[in-house]
Amino acid sequence: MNSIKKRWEAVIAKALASYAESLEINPSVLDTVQLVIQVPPKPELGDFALPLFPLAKIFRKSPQEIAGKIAVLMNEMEEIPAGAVLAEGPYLNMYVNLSRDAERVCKEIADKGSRYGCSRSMEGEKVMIEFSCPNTNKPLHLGHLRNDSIGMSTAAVLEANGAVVRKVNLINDRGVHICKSMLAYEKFSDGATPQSTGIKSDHFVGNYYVKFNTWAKEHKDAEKSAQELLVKWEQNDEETVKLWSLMNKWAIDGIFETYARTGVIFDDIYYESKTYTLGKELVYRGLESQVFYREEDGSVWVDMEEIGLDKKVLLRSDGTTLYLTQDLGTAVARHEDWPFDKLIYVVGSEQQYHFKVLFHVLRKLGITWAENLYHLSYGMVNLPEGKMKSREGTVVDADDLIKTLTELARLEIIEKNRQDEVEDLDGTAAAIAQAALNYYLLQVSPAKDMIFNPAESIAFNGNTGPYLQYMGARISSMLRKYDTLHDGSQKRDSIVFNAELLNLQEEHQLIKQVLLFPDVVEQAGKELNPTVISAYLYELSRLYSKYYHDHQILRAGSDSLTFARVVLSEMVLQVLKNAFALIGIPFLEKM
RNA sequence: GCGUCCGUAGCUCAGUUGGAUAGAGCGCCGGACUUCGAAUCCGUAGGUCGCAGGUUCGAAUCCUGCCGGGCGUACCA
Repeated sequence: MNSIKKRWEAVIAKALASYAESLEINPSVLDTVQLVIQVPPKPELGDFALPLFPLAKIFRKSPQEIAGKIAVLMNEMEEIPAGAVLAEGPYLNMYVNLSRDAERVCKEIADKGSRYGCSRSMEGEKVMIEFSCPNTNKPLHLGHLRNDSIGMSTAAVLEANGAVVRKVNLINDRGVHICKSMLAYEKFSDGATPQSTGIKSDHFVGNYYVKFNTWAKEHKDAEKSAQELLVKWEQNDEETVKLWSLMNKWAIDGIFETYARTGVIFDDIYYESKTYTLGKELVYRGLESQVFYREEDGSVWVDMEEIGLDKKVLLRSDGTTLYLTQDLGTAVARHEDWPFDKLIYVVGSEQQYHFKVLFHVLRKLGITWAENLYHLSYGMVNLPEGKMKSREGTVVDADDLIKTLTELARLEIIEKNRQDEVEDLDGTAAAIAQAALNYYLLQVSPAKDMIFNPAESIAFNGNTGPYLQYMGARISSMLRKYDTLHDGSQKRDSIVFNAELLNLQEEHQLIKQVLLFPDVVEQAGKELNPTVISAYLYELSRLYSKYYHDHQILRAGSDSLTFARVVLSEMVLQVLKNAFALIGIPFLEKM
């Protein structure tokens, strides 16, 4: 699409220059204005448009008059691409004939398949992306699901733009909060295990974290006991470490079961328990070089006055580390393991301050690549009923939600009486649930808080993941039918795809949309924003839906027209698949 | 208080980086299946883009100030 735009730009520039000359104006003044070719608000107004307001001053003519003159000039030019130019008010509107581009992109799609849409805009760039980062004291919740969706999708988008991407997780497996569930287990478990109780292991651990909090309400020294346990842990106390290992394994195993359900995978996993000591060393190093200072009680601090912030603790008076300390160590460990050009942290907006401090402290330590760290911040997920509050038990558990969505999908398949057709009922239901979840979460710009409405997400009509899957399934079904009716593979050799036949307005728009896909992938990468893909995908589906509804494809009237429409449908299907892969929507042949 | 993000239709969200009459979905009301999957499609109604200034030929978009909200501002993570 871009290349078409560029060809038009060149012609426009030439026409403007010759117009300037005819008015005895030096064409170089045209360089001073930025002309942006845009897409008109309505398809009837053409494919591209150029507003001429900025030129009014230069030419001392009204935009309307300029439009008229330029249109005439352009239409007379030999190098004009297939199409026509019309002056409409102060706008220059271009109507493009896309049939040659359609034939070109058809070959390209056949050639590249699942790689169609990929760009080279980030070729070779090494990007590490951190996301998810669960605590090992409780199971994943809805907030993690948004985090995972953004992380997985952003990684896929970067890869599609040629970057070498390494997805990493950081397991938050140490700290005072972990000690709390350990303490409660020691007190209340009576030796119970996930196996003995039949409870999913991360939920099992989470239950003790809840127990600690209720218990702590009536026991003032509870917090202190947890802190003491942390000191024991950092001193490598054998019993403490043993319990810690046991409970962590339970938590992590359970959490990874959930990842398997949502399709979340990592290239590498870091553990804070392994990197925190490096963090400690870094702090000592900073102490020596006097970028940090020690208080009388032994705690270590950094003063951030130079960036307009307050003072911050890096090591507690009892010598134990904090979240920030660990993150210092993790960052350095990562850069040693895999020297990245860029490290993206997908972490909630509530931690903006944390990252400001983290990046600043790393710079203070003289780490040059600190400039290449980026906090991809996203907003909170709320429910239609209001905020999620762990104290009130209104946090949406990830496993529960997935289970609910899957069950709703299963019932819907049965309701539609399609269980025989889909063959794998449970697998299909799970795939639909995943589509519902990822698409809903990736519709809202990351920066914004959002409201997650489970019922709405799984709805089968409207702007939802399942709707998109349905589009893919219908096209697939139709193409299967074409193949059985016409013995498609044989037909393919004897009929030539003639895009000239596709002259319906809907076909024109569909071709345009297909041509646009690589630009969209590039934009999503540049902005680190997967929602760009979602919006594009819905528009493509909507266009095709209407087309499919209003026009016969398999019985288009002639073999060659049918074939042309089938080829267009195949192109749309391939783009659907490719876009699905970028935002975590499983493709289904049948549903 | 300070920092930061946000405020668009009844609800949930887009808005191509400053351009044409601000768009979708849901919900409401009304239409379309002897036709490739109706899990669909089409139409009607619904807006002071939080408010007030400013910059500009032109502002939902940029600037300033208010109002309203979220999140930070821990020897929590």
